[in-house]
Amino acid sequence: MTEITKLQPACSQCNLQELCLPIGLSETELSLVDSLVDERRKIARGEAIFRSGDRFTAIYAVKLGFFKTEVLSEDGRHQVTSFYMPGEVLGMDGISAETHHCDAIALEDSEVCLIPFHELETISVKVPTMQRHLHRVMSREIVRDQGMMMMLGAMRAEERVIAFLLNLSQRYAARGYASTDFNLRMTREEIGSYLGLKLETVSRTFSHLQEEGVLQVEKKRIRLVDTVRLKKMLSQDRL
Amino acid sequence: MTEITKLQPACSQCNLQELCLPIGLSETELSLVDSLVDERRKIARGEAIFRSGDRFTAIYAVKLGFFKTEVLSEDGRHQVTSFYMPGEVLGMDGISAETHHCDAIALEDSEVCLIPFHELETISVKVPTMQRHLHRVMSREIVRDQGMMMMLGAMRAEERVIAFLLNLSQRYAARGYASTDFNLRMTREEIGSYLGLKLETVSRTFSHLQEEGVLQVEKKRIRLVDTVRLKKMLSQDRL
DNA sequence: ATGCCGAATTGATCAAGGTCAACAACAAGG
DNA sequence: CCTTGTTGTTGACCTTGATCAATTCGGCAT
Repeated sequence: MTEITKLQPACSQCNLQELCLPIGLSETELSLVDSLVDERRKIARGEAIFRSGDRFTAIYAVKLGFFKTEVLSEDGRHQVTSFYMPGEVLGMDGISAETHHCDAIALEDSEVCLIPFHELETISVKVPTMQRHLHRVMSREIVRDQGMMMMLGAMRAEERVIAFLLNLSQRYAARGYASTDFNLRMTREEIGSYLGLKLETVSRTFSHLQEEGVLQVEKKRIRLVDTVRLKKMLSQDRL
Repeated sequence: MTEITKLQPACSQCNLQELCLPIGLSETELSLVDSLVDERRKIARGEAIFRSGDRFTAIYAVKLGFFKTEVLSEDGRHQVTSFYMPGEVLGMDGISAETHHCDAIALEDSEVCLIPFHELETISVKVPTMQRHLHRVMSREIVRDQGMMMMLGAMRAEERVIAFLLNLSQRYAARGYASTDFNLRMTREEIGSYLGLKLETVSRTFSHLQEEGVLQVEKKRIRLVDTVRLKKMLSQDRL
């Protein structure tokens, strides 16, 4: 199911460029990057880019589609740790031990650009802008995880759901997609796992927010009706 | 309160070397590192190395003492996101936006080595081993955070407390300290914040584990009596 | 069509952990 | 010495979200 495509017009042509790459690369630097990212891979819905324990060789930029990452502990427990949309980079968990620590699974038919990591490190040496960019991307992941810990540790169910939706919305906005009207790519169960809640709680919270008139839910279709009030509900709630 | 010490015998002499630095550096490489890390800073208990919003200039290796990092959201909520002991590196949250996103506070009188980040990036270009090491350290932080999310999202109170204690124990062991008999540097409230629990719950759980006979608690003094059973309680609990 | 399966919704009940409160131990400072 | 503040322990009670269960809806294969 995993088809490999070479000879794509690479990064220099890609409309996600400003998300994946540092701004202000020279022509020569861009062509270096083009030679680095020479492979694109299609991942069918439900398939994994990599699984926990797989040898780490590359990081992946989402070109198209949607992914979740999931960690599993010794005793069958598992938890969704992130969702990734186009322009986002995943797989950096593998660097530390040359082995991935989570599964990365496509939530719909997707495409990723494969960035061989050791080559990336090599290029980083020649192109300092690239190195700094890499560090920023990794650091951003750390900051995001901290926010996530904050959410899991300090927020109640309703707040978590709101924070989740607002975060999605903001990321869609950043990509130029509709930010108040979108389709969820994941199930209630996956949302619940991500938020540390049960799927029933997620469902109930959606219903409740709809009754409140701040949200419209119809299956996977979400419409944020009153983002201002949603934001208020986030910050006021647990005063 | 924050006293600065120059002219210390630097990394090449430090007994934490193998925790902070990549193994197998040549003499010349080591001397490069020595020139990089030229400042040590004493931080008194309760003082911050940096605070949220501070401009990011360096990362810090704990030389001695104990730290917590804490994120605070717009609405006065705050949460402990990590504890750091000697040989561990903190501050990498600041890289992404050149600004720190959390407070780093000493839990006891401590000392850190200051590693100017841009200089570190410069040296990384010349010493690939150093670059790879940096990437690993950052990635390790990402993996650790994922584990934390797992804990916050999927474990019950007792499991979280056990996981916390076993993790401390294992880190002490790695440093050659007593791993089954140690003093907690943080309050019950800080533990609770870290684990997404209230301090009363932490206290009750300690008491309960003591009744079970797997643990001895006397104020801050912890003695792990039966680590084997503790590990079992972790994995079996929520079967 | 029909039947089946996965996803979602909703209700009833229950338990884990939060909240509130009283109190003990201990350190710091007058 | 007593006072005051911080930290920790324990109890009684309550709330949030989990659990269990019934039902619906839509897609897909036969």
